[in-house]
Amino acid sequence: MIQRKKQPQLTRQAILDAAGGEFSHSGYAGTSLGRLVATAGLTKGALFHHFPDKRTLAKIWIEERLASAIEALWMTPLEHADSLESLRNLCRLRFSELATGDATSALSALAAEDPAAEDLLGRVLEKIFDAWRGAVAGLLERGKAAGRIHRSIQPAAEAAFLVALIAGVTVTTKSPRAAETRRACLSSLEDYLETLRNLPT
Amino acid sequence: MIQRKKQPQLTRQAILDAAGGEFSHSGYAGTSLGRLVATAGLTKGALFHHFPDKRTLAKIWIEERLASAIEALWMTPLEHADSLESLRNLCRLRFSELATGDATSALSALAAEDPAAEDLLGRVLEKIFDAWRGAVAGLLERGKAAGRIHRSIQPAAEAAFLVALIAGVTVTTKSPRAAETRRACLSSLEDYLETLRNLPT
DNA sequence: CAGGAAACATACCTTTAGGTCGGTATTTAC
DNA sequence: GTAAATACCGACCTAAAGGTATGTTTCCTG
Repeated sequence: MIQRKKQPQLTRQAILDAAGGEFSHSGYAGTSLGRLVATAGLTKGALFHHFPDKRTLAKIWIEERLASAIEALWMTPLEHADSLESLRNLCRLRFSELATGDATSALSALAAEDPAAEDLLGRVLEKIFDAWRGAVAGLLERGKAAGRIHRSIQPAAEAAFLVALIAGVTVTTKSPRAAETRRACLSSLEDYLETLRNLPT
Repeated sequence: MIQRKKQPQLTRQAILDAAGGEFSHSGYAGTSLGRLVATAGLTKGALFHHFPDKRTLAKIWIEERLASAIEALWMTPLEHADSLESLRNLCRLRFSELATGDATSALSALAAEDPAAEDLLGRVLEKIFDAWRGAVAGLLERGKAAGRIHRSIQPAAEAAFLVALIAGVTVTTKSPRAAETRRACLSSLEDYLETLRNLPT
C-alpha cells in the first residue's frame, strides 16, 4: 500500500478545498462524494475518517470556508465604513467579479435548496445571512449617526433588502449571457443607494 | 396486470403535477423519478412513455407549468397597469403568500442550480425571467408615459433590479423563522418604489 | 370485429450514490 | 524501541438512481 506522508491537517484542508469546488458548482444534492475525493486525490477512507457524513461535511465547509469567504467579501470591507460611497464601491467591485462558483453565488445556491431549509444546514446558512445583514445595518447606522444617511432610514430593513437583492442578482443573472442585466441591476442599485442619502439642507 | 382506464392526457398531467411537487421541493438534482411516479400513483413505464428523460421532463414542466404560474402571479396582474400603487399592491399580496414550494421560490431555486446554467434548462428559466422583467418594465414605461413615474427612470434596469430582489427574498428568507426579515424587505421595497414616483411640481 | 397502435405495468439492467470495514502504514507516547 | 493510536487505502456493501425491454391491456381504425 503506497501511502503518502501523513499530514492530517493538510488532508483535511484538501478535502474542504475539493468540497468547495463541488458544493459551489453542483450544490449540495448535486455533489458526489466520489468525485469529491477523486479531485482531491484521496479516497473515501480519508474522507470518512475526517468527517462523519455528507451533511456534516457540508456544514463544516460552510462554517469554515464559506462563512469566512462571505465575511471577507462583504463584511470586513464595511467594518468601519459609514458612507454610502463605500457601500456603493464595494457593490461595484463585487458585481464586476461575480461568477458562477464564487462564494456569493454558492451561498445563494445552497440557500435556495429546500432540503437545507429547516435542518442544520439551513441554520448555518441563516447565520451567514444574519451576519451579512448585520454588517450592512451597522454601516447604515453609523452613517445615520454621522448625518450622512437620512434619519428616516431603517438600517435593519434596508440591510435585508440589500442582501436579498445581491443574492437575487446571482440567481437571476447566472448565465454569462446575462452580464448586461447584471449591469442594469448595479445601475439601479446605485440609484437606490442614493435615495438613502441625507441631503444637506 | 391491473391497469386503470387509459387517459393519456390525464396521465400526462398527473406526471407534471407530481413533477411540480418534486422539483419545487427538492430542486432538479434532488428530485427522484422513482418518488415522482410513486406520488403520481404511476410507474416508470408511464413516465418514459410520455417523456424521454429527466431533463426534458423538467424542461417541459418549466415551460408548461412554471412559466404560466409565474405569468399568472407576476405578469398578468400588471398587464394594463401603469401605477406604482398596482406594483406595490401586487408585491404586498405575493409577499404575504410566499412559501417554500410555491412557484416563485421554485423558479429561484431551479435557477440557482448551476448545472441548469448553460444548457437547455438555463435557457428556459432565462426566458421566464426575461418575460417577467419585460412585464415590469412595461408597467414602468406606461407609468412614465402617463407622467406617474419619473422620467429619469430606466424601466429595463429597474425591472431587472426588482425581479432580482424578489428572487433574492425567496432565497434569503426561506425559513419560516425569517418571516420578520421578509417583512423588512417588503417595507424597504415599498420605500424604494416611492422613489420612482414623478412628484407633481 | 379484427388488427394495429397507443398507453400503460413489471421486471430488470447499469451505474453511481453514500457509507462501511479491515488492513496497512505512519506517528505518537511512554 | 515498542505499543497503541492515528491516518489513510482499497475493496466492498446496499440502496437507489436514471433508464430500458418486454410484456399486457386498452383504444382506435377500417
